[in-house]
Amino acid sequence: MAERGAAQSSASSGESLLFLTDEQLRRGIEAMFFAYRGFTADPDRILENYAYGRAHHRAIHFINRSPGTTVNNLLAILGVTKQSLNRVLRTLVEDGLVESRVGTRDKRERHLYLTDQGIALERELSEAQRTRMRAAYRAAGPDAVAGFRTVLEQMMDPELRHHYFSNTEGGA
Amino acid sequence: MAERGAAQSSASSGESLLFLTDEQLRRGIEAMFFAYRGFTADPDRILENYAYGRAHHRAIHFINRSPGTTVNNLLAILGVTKQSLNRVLRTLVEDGLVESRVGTRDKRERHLYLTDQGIALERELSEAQRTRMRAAYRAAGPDAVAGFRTVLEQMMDPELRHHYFSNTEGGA
DNA sequence: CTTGGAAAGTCAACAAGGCTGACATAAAGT
DNA sequence: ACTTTATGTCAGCCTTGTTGACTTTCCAAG
Repeated sequence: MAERGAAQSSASSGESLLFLTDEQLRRGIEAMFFAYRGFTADPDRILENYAYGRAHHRAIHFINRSPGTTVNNLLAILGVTKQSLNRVLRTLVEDGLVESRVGTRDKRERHLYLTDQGIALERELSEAQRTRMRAAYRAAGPDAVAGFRTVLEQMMDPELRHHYFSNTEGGA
Repeated sequence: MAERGAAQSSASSGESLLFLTDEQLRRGIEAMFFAYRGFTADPDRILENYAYGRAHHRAIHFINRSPGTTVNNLLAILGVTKQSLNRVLRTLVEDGLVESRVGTRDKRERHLYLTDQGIALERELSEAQRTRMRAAYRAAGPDAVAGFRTVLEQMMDPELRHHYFSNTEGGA
């Protein structure tokens, strides 16, 4: 499936065996833009009620996914500066949604956990997001979903892909 | 709430009839997050050289896509306030990348066009983005690409979907 | 034990790009 | 004539990103 031709610009070659025309690619690009907006719309609406933003959502999501993760881990996943993350984390700790425990093995590290309140907000946010995703998956069908995931994973930076999608494929 | 138990958390049944487990959905959600970051990474790097941001990129993209579009059209597509868009548009006009022509039929409207310089930057940006998209498409294969597009379109807000993807399916 | 350096936190300043509100102008519609 | 629409602009605010400088804590190597 790799030898899909050279995908040259626009209509230079009439080969319609190609599906990688600039027009097709442009549609994919716009689809990403609009879909991402839809994807974040529901959580954004909820977050307004709590005076939080997307940055808080991301922190909550990944702490929920990996309870006990360290600040440095989170930094690597989120790809922001520690100052930026710290600002978000501080408010979440102050508000009692996240607990920061000093490490036992290495006391410099802080291990992050959601409190019951944090878990509640995570549920609310992810449930909204899953609902939309579920609807899209249902409407598109299983084959489309597989393709969706495949392309998305190929679109990420390779390092990240290996890190997060190499050993998680066992399930299902 | 709404114990999504219906979705049989994790891999309870080997039957792949079900593909809507919370775990599957979570993976899709994270894939969207990471893929979007990859998707914007290349243009972002280029934009730094010009002291522009994503907002400029979006304006340039949609003006290129629909030359002569009005400010109001752009506002509707981008989903931002006119003040926000105006700030971006002003710098692009000042810098000679976008031309704003008073409408002939309705002189209140401004019709937007990319200048040669604007076209050049658009090419640079979209070429970078297409390159990544093309690579992902090639690695994933045609069937995956179809599924990718289908799911993304389902994930957008319905109104937008109808507006932008109903009559553009003719090609290919 | 001392010291180097990593991990974490903090303060300050700044920028992009969202937002609201208020207001101005020209042109179109009624 | 009056209202509405399209656009532009000023001012101010917020979130979330950035850099730089600095401190505290603490593991580990000398």
